[in-house]
Amino acid sequence: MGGGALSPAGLGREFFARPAWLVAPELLGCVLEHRSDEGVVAVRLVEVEAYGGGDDPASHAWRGRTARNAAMYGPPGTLYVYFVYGMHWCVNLVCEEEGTATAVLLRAGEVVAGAGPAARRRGTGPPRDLARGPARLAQALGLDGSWDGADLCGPDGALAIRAREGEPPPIDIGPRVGVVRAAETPWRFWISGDPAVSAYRPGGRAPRRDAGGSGP
DNA sequence: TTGATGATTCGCT
DNA sequence: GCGAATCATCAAT
Repeated sequence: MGGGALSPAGLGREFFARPAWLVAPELLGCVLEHRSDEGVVAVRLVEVEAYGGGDDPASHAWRGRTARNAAMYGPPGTLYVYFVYGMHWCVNLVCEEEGTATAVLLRAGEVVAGAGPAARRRGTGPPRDLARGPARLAQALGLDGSWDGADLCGPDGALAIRAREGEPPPIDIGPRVGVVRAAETPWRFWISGDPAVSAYRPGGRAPRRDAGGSGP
């Protein structure tokens, strides 16, 4: 990509028009930026997870299209924002062609600009925890349900994502956090050793019990 | 209409 | 380390 431009190129729709498990690792190191009246907040992505469509038991699209996951079926570059646990918002970026319903969950990032506005929204806490976790990341950026279905590649300039600069970061791969079904599918990607990566937590209330040998 | 669950976070012991 | 907070969504009745 020939680009000597002062500002890094934004990721186009073609970038997202590929399988989520392929897009996810390439999102690491990219910067998501939100401009609002509160100011500009930018987050460098350090942890993401890929989710498939109807054939991924862990995906919201597993049981087909509903009112909630409708945005997941939109064109690549669409935002899918959902409400969970009665109090938290999580942000996804839709991948592949329209109707496929695959997406990448933004799990954690490092606030590289606008730490002031971000901290004001988040409340007290260590700076490195500002966007450490999917709900924290959404809150730090000021994203909620009103952004569900928004177009990241569209004319609205309030939200934009910039390509990674420099060489690819070292990446680790592992199972997704907090999912019960397809718990072993290694579709979680993070930057090796980055302090802003969230802690791994196995699927909620179905810990597999192995015969013998639990604990030290 | 009712009941259970969830791609989480925070606070307390 | 463990449980509460808190409510939209979905499947079953």
